[in-house]
Amino acid sequence: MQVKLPKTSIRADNEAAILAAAESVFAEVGFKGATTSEIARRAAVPKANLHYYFATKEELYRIVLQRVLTVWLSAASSMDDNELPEVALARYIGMKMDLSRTMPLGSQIWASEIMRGAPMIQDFLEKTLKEWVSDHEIVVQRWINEGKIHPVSPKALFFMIWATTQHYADFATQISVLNGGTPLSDEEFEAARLQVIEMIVRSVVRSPADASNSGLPKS
Amino acid sequence: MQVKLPKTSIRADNEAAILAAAESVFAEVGFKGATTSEIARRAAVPKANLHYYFATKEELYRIVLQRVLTVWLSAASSMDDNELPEVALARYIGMKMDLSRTMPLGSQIWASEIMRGAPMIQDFLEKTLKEWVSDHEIVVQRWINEGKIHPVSPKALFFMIWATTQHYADFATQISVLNGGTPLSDEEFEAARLQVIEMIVRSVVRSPADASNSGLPKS
DNA sequence: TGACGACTTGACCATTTGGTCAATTCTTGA
DNA sequence: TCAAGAATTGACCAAATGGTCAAGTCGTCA
Repeated sequence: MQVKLPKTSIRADNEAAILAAAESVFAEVGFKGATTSEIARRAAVPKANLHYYFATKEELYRIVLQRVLTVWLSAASSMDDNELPEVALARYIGMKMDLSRTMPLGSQIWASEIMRGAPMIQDFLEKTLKEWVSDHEIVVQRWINEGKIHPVSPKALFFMIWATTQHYADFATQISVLNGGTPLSDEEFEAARLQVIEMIVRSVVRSPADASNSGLPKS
Repeated sequence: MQVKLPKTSIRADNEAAILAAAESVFAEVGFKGATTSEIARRAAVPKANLHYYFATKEELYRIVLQRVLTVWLSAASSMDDNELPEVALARYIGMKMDLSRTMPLGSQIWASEIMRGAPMIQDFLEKTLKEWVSDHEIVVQRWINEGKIHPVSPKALFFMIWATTQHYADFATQISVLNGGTPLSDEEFEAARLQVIEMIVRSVVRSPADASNSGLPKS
């Protein structure tokens, strides 16, 4: 239950190495496809040692999943009310893009968990996520009522944001290929980030005066 | 090589049943996670019979993948030039939404193939997909030059379209939960389809006159 | 320094895996 | 009708799998 406190640094180090290895393997081949020996190999420990720290593959998976949810949730908390929609949306989308950049494996694990029917996070979906959605639907609805954004289905907007931002994590391989065989550089990613923000904001914000930065007045 | 001609209807029937079962299993647990016995079970044939029709799991996977690519490509061909961007985009996005509705498993298989590094479709990505992208980047660029749409990165636009439309296939479980526990009805999906088209079109199209259908003049 | 718990690991095990095979039962066309 | 090919399938196999265990080594604290 309690998994904090420095512990011996040996334990901490090994657990960290194993969890990192597990994250990458689960991200690549999903829960069923992952093997404890491959995880052990990548963590550079004997398989028996892995089972010393994590009794079963399922426990390991559960912990990896837990961490993903934790980080994601803390970032997703933003998108506050009483800000201009373009500001709140830009911040939220930007954060999600950052997550895709810094924690792509988490996004991938989430995706495969959903694709296999989310057997392990049913609770999370039905409580935390559902709650987040209803809370923020209200915010979006208020923006609509105040005439600040076009009347759109809040859920459809959330889906577009999630899908587009997570695409940069989940489909990194495909993006690499289309980028000439190399992953996006920091500059390229930053450009994509701005582009995504700009497009999504424009997709909902009501704007005679364009939402773009370089506001040259229309002809 | 040739996989047409009626063959005996026995062969055709069995192959179809096995391929359908394979599609659903691969979609759920990916290539590595799939087992031939589970596929055989869902196809209601003994495992030995499955191997009579498809020698190896890899061959079966390859064929399933092939069919996904074929269907997807034929639908993706649209988005012609010399149409208004809002028309061409709307048709393309609409088609992709329809694909997500009618062939969600294909989308999911594609996603897991990409996530594990696309070892089996490297060729397809580097030839066919890359070509499609460069061809259509030109179209988008022309729209930009003609002042019909905002200056956006064509690739970022494609990614947003792919991500958002495929989200309705890949994350159907999550969408179900947020929809109250039941999958989207035909009406709900149709509404989502229109919503997605509307948002994405608005995200790029330059429009003093709003792109929405119900053209009530702005106040 | 020594004892005790934390850590390590090779060998092992039952089960599952992808795949084979030979014996058998259909189907079908001449 | 009957022979030849097509289809079926239970039994089987070697390899890989998740997991165990006992015999050790190491770290640390009194």
